[in-house]
Amino acid sequence: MEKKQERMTRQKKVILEELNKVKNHPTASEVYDMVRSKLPRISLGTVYRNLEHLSAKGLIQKLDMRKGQRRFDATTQEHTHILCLNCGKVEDIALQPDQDILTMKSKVKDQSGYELIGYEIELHGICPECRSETEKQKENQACKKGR
Amino acid sequence: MEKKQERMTRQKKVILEELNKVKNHPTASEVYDMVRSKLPRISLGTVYRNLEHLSAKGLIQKLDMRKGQRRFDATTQEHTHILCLNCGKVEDIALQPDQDILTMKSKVKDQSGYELIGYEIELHGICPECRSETEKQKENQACKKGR
DNA sequence: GTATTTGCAAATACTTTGCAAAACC
DNA sequence: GGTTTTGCAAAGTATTTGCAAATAC
Repeated sequence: MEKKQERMTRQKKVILEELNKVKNHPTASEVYDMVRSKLPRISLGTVYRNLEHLSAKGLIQKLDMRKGQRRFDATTQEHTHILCLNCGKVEDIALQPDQDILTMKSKVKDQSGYELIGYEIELHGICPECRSETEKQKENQACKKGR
Repeated sequence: MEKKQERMTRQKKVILEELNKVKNHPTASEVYDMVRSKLPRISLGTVYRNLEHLSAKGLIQKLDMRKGQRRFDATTQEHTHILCLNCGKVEDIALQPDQDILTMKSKVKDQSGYELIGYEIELHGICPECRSETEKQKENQACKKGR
């Protein structure tokens, strides 16, 4: 009655297998599509539930730990934030770009009083494939000029 | 007819002002609440639209550049990703934690062919306030024991 | 056998959008 | 005055949840 015991169902197993096959980071509905070839009757809700369970057990990783909504900020310089996994609060963290991650982590711990659990670094850019596309578009626009 | 010209409306101005007043990173609906004290008839849709416009012009920052859905990943080790701002694709990036940000950026550029635009570092943890709460909860749970 | 998990569908949360009226320059 | 922007409401996505039937152990 105390602790409920997790069961390894067929659904959970297949989700994990499929996720292990791919090298990218599918969304829940992409996982749904992948899994349906094996289990045609699985529901999207089950996929969501199991992704949640698996990541709670540490068997998979959930990118974007952020809870809920997108956040906005009047300062456009700062790109380093600390997120409280309990209350969802987001605060700024000062970081010198010539500082390494380990140094940063220990500094933050000392200064902010946060208990640090992990981090996520997300680089933003344009992938090679899109770059060539974008260049094509620019050429097109240059031709049409002013729409 | 060619390029539409942005207008600085009262709504836009107030949103920017309110956002400048606070030190944290409010969500769209928190901004909505803040702004409504000044402009009681503003709509949430307008807030969304203007936050979008302001961030397109670089006047504010939109945290969480990720488009669309949450993503999942079978590898639980890797926490450094590169996101294509055009197609939304997310890939892994190798990073040694003893490497600084600048080094990382230039390495990535060379190796991946991405055009790098920016980055976002998100540290995950439990804030001081929540830590004390959590400790209280743990004590409570210890007393009640087994729910 | 019994507690957990499923599929389904409905509910919720967040964000975007169509449109006529209002505001901006 | 003509175009952009607004408020409103409805629609669109993404995710979560209630429940009876099915499944795992």
